[in-house]
Amino acid sequence: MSQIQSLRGMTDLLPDEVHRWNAVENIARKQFGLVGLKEIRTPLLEATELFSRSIGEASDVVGKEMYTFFDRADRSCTLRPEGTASVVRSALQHGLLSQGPQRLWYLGPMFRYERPQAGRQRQFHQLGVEYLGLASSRIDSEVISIAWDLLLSLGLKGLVLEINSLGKAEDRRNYRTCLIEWLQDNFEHLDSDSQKKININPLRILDTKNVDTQKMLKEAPLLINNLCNESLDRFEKVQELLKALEIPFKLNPRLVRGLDYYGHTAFEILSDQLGAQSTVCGGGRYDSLIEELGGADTPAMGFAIGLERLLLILGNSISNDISPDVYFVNKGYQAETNALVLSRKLRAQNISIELDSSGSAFAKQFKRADRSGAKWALVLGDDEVSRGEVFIKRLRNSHDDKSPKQYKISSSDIDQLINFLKDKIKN
RNA sequence: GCGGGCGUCGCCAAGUGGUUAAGGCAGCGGCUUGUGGCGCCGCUAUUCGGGGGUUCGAAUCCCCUCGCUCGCCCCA
Repeated sequence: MSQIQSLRGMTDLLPDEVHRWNAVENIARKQFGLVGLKEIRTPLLEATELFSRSIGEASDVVGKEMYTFFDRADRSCTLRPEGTASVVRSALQHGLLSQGPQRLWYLGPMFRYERPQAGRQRQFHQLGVEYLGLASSRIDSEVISIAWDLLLSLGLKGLVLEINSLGKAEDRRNYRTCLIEWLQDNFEHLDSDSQKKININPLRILDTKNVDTQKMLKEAPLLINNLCNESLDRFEKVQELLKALEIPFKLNPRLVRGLDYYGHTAFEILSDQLGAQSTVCGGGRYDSLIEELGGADTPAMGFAIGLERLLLILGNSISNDISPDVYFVNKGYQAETNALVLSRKLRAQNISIELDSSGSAFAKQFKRADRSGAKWALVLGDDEVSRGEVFIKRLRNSHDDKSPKQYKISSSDIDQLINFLKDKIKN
């Protein structure tokens, strides 16, 4: 087939689904408005170094999944694989943090070069929240509650919130040494993938999907037993607050987030309806990232929701009604001109109109009017023009509706027509 | 990067070596020179993702290739 197609993993959002996306975005905007978050938009393309420094060279995202290329000036550029690094970069670049803590949200496409599968595309969309400059454990629970409440307000059910604490950098270093030791003692029982990861990224072995490895890992030392008292206290406090908020959660001592910048609270929200890619939302605290990117030592916490996965769970349970208020049936030389002019006047009054421009038989136009979902049809033909009228017909009547089915209004009295339609559309 | 499944009209599909490639939905036209949601009639793939091969003959068999899909790795 020589027909040009979209690139692998880059999907079109066709008109029939875009309205579902809009519905989600509208609800998210409203929810975030309630919390007083401010939206930020950053470029899709960034200097490669931003991601290699923030996400971590050893991570798969940087190691093998980035869309990286050289521009005409030989600068290494990368299509953003996630949003946090860009938001932090932007905040630092524009001195946002010197104006106090920032509570931000963003929405947009991200890019990762992977084999597409259910709930995973190469261009995908994330909705994220970042709290910059706020250290309290109350922030951890607030951020988690924002994610949780957004998903609830979208009507999602069967979600599970899992949390863990990754502690301080020092806790992780101690644990790493102790884990590597244990893994090496049990080397021959590990699957080959896990064997390879021992020295590169041993913590990641913890959330392997290999069943046998999972079983034996039950004996492995746990990160939580290697946390210092301060880290432990902090984690306890977060749990207390989640209980106060009545948000159910599950402790998952093997939850390790994939990006290097996370510490202390880490969380994921999972759905049982997603197949292999069950994480809808992931986030956590990243107190060292801002400093690593050249800012002052500043605490931060955030999360990202995968919109494709979200829409997958939502199915058709959400949508915006995209039907026009009125479908304009019109036929005949003068009538077609008048209909065009009249449509424009009505649209200026915020009445949405789909104007039929096919010139086909009235029967056909009514068929289309019916399918458009409009509740009212405006009809203009030679007869109406000669009588100086506009014919209005109600479509899709319910059985118990006894109000008249059709009306005639003088075409010279635009105001009457406008008021009539506005009144009808409201109901 | 590695495995499994699949690829026939815009969509859903029948067809597994033999004359003109079912059917449904959608679209267009008509029955009804001007009134929808139902019904009926007609039209819409020289071609089966692409390329090569086997054969008198291929959508059907073989090879290569491209794409989709599910899973692994990893993540949202």
